Amino acid sequence: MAKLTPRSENYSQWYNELVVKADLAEQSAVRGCMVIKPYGYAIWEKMQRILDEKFKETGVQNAYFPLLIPKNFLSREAEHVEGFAKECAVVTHHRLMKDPEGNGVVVDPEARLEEELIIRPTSETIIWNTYKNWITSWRDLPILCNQWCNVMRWEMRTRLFLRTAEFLWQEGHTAHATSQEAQEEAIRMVNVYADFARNYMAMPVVVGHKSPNERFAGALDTLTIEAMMQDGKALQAGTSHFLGQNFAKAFDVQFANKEGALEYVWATSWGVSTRLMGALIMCHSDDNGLVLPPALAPHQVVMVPIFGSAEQLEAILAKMETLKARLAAKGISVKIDSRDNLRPGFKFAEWEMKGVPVRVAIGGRDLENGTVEVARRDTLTKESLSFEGVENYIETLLKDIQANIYKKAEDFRAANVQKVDSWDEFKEKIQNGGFLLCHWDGTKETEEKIKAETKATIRCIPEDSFICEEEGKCIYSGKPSSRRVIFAISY
RNA sequence: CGGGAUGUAGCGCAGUUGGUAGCGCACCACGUUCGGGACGUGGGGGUCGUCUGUUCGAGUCAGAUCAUCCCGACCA
Repeated sequence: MAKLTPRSENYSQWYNELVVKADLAEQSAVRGCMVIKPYGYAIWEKMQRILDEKFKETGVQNAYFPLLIPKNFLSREAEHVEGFAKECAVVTHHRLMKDPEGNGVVVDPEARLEEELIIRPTSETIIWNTYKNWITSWRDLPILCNQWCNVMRWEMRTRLFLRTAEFLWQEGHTAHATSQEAQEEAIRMVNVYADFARNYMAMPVVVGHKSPNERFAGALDTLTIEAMMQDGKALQAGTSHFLGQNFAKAFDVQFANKEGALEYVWATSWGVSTRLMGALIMCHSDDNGLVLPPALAPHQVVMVPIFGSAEQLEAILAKMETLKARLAAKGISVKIDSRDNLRPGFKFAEWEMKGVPVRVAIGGRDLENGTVEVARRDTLTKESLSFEGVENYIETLLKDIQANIYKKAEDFRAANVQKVDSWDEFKEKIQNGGFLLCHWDGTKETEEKIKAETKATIRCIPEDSFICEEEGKCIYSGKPSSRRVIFAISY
């Protein structure tokens, strides 16, 4: 891999190369779609498992809704259709036939659908059409469903994990009797995401509200977790929307309240996608490849034997199996790389590329001395330790690494957040990346003009960090403002 | 859809004024190696994106077409 620092001009190229070389994913033959390889999928599965558990702790249940959505469903909610219409894949026929002219198969013109079906770009519409049948009384509420699925958005330009035409995600859709309850749900879930990002992905995020311009199509409020990548750009890593009664009205979902009066249901939706994989890569990787947080690494420890003869290998593998069992007892996952056609140096480099947090090497010297070599991926340092009891050391080391890469990312972010109060300064500094905390007059017009001139958008109005409530003047219009918001150039 | 580039072995590339296709990596076999991306010897693999034309002859020239990538517009 070309030696490229994360902040170099070729960051994009570096990223693509890393995704492929770390064996996470590759471009598929289908336009804009990606193949997630087993190693990449193992990380995604781990993310899924952890998130799923957290959802269930809040009372959410999993369900599944159809891939195809009748076209008219999408047009029920005006803003929603506006937001997604331009990027939908449409199913128009249900049959193929042999080409009469002999060129393989063609679409059978007789099999045209009366109403076209849309491949879901998101499932609000089909789900609310279904919820209509589930809800009649206040006793039916709340409904808290989540689905793990794929969705498709016909993006003009795609990037592995960050923006692909098809992506995997979870989408939660909840129905509530009151506005307040729905808003609390949206807040609860964005905090689940923030907790996951911080404590598992080791990625610092800011929780905040989206400005009206950046809101989800059809939402009254969108909460977001925003992360900073190593090139200083912002990445929206997850969102949670308060949908008000928009979808209930569009799909006529009413319930009888305790007084017997009919009311429209209040809704939320929330989701995170395989984009989290992109965030994970861009947040921690270095010139030697991926750096995985121990909490998400498919193998937390990889063991590499260094051997000359088959007998020596056997002796080393026996020791490794012993250590593996001791680590497994602590819930630590271990991979023993016993391939005999590759040299140790090659394996070291390969596992570093794949981001395995801890590497253990045992060779002839170690057999004699009763030692092992332990190397950590985040700092690329290694040391020789006594074999006996090393499992305790490794257990602690994994926790250290988890904490250390979080701190590293947090320090990086801290170094790239600043308050800016003049427009000239803003224009200059925004090009270097990072978050700029600025006053904004709260209008759509100002936000759009800033975007047009600098490509920067309001990433969020921060709610749990970088809160800065103070009087000031809008950076662009000079009008009064009571708090700062975060501007950045984003993915 | 605008602007730029590229299609030759699994991957990365070379191929001169047109003469019948090569290099590195990877792969297979054997041997020597093995504490930071090993080396030797031998071997397998290509209708040069597609179509049409020019020519005795096209990877090379011309036209068309398809595809991919990068920079924008769109977006999680």
